Amino acid sequence: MALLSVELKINEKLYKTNPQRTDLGRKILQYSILLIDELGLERFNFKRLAERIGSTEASIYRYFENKHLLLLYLVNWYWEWMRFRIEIKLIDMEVPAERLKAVISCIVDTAKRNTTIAFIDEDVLHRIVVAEGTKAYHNKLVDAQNREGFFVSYKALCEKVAKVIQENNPDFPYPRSLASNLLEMANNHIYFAEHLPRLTEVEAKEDTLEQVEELLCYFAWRLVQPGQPPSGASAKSNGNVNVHQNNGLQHS
Amino acid sequence: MALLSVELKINEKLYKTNPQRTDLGRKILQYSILLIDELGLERFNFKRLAERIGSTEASIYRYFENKHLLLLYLVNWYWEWMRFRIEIKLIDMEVPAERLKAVISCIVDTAKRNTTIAFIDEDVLHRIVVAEGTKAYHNKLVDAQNREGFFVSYKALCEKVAKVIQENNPDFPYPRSLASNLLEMANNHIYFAEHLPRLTEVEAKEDTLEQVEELLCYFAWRLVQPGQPPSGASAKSNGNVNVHQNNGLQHS
DNA sequence: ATACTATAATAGCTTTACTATCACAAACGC
DNA sequence: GCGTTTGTGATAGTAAAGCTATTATAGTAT
Repeated sequence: MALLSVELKINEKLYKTNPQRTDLGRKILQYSILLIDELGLERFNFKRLAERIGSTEASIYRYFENKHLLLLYLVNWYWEWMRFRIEIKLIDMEVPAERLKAVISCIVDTAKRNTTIAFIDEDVLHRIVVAEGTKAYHNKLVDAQNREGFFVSYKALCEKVAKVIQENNPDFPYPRSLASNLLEMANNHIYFAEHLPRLTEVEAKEDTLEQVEELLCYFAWRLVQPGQPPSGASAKSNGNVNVHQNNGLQHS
Repeated sequence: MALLSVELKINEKLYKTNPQRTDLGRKILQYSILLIDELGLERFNFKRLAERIGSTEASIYRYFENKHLLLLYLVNWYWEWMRFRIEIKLIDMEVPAERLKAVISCIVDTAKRNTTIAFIDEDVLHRIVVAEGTKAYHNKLVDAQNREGFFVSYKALCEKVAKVIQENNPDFPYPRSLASNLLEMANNHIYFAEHLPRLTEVEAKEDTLEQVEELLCYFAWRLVQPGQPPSGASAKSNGNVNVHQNNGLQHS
């Protein structure tokens, strides 16, 4: 795929000036990705970004109100990009199982550098999404931001995945839940493998992404498979466990 | 269960002075929970907390180095508490399926107020863990903090859950991944149901927690069930999708 | 030639995060 | 009892982060 000039549509309320349209704007996107990856979101700020770019704090504030909206912009870009890649990959695929497999492959390897949107380093952006992505919606402003439409891309992406899940089994009761879970799991297990390896079987090696892909496939197939209604699922819960017993855990 | 005086063991490096041992310390725990819930982690700070308690910023800094370590302390307390509740509930339960069901029930309803550790409001703490929990390990210091043992409680919890999973199917290839996923899913879907409902089938009603419990049970049973090796899972991926096609998505 | 746009340069203000110092009272060691 | 440690409050101050305002200027569009 040769140098492709894509401008993904991002919610206009996320920025004050469209950063994809000017030199400085594109530099902001490009270098904010590198700097957030380097410093982490908390130490990252517009002053440092300005220094790195060779511009000024005030100039950057003309594009984004604050660093959280900039993060949200980047994450939205990522979601839109993944959705775009999924749509393209699914064209002319008809076997539901293959389509689901293809979706999972996109979810995981949107990481792998495979296009050239000049100013976005997708590998690094992926690392940011893995490490900081959840902060995009874990804050007190979610509801207000949701009303502004800042999460439509994520919801659309989730819905797309959910639909492919339903193609595989129209009776599956949790298509959206599984969809969002696959999206979250992908990020979590990449992060765990690297930083908290005891939380996952995925190992941090060259083939981490392939392992995650296998993990997601395994989960998805097992869950989506028609048959076995959740009969065993109603094992009677024992509400009368004796909670007064001392089992040796520390307490004083 | 009558007024039970439990002191959960929390990693000593998380605090400068043990907050469970003094009046001010317990007030810090009690009111930080309320304030973080009220303001969110970003707006929360030690100055406001001091005002609320009727103490001073400097005094609070004598207990915790900064608000992130305080959060980590609270989250650790939650993890320890959940593990304690699981251990107790599992005593005298022997049927693997019932044990797994019991574990899931603990994962979800550690929320429900059911004990009286005087100064910890578990309902509110649960909301914090749901809303801010992932921030405990999503930062540039994870690796250093992990070396200090700040996540042993979470890893132990995960391992406990993984063991119960393995009791149900010793051949299940992803016990830890499923365990951490169940823990994360519980929080995510409670959060989604309330703030981003299109990402889940769980609805925000009085019985949200029961719905989440059902969801987790459904996932767990389906996955843990012996049999069907992931045969269909290897549906050959189509690496040669024609990515040049224009499918109508916006680009310029 | 004029008006508009994007940016740089500079300054300043408020809040957050954190440290330091001193003083005082209760509890504790002997 | 006296001295010491421990917990707290009071006050002050510094550095960084977060954000706004003002002015000047170069390039572009009309």
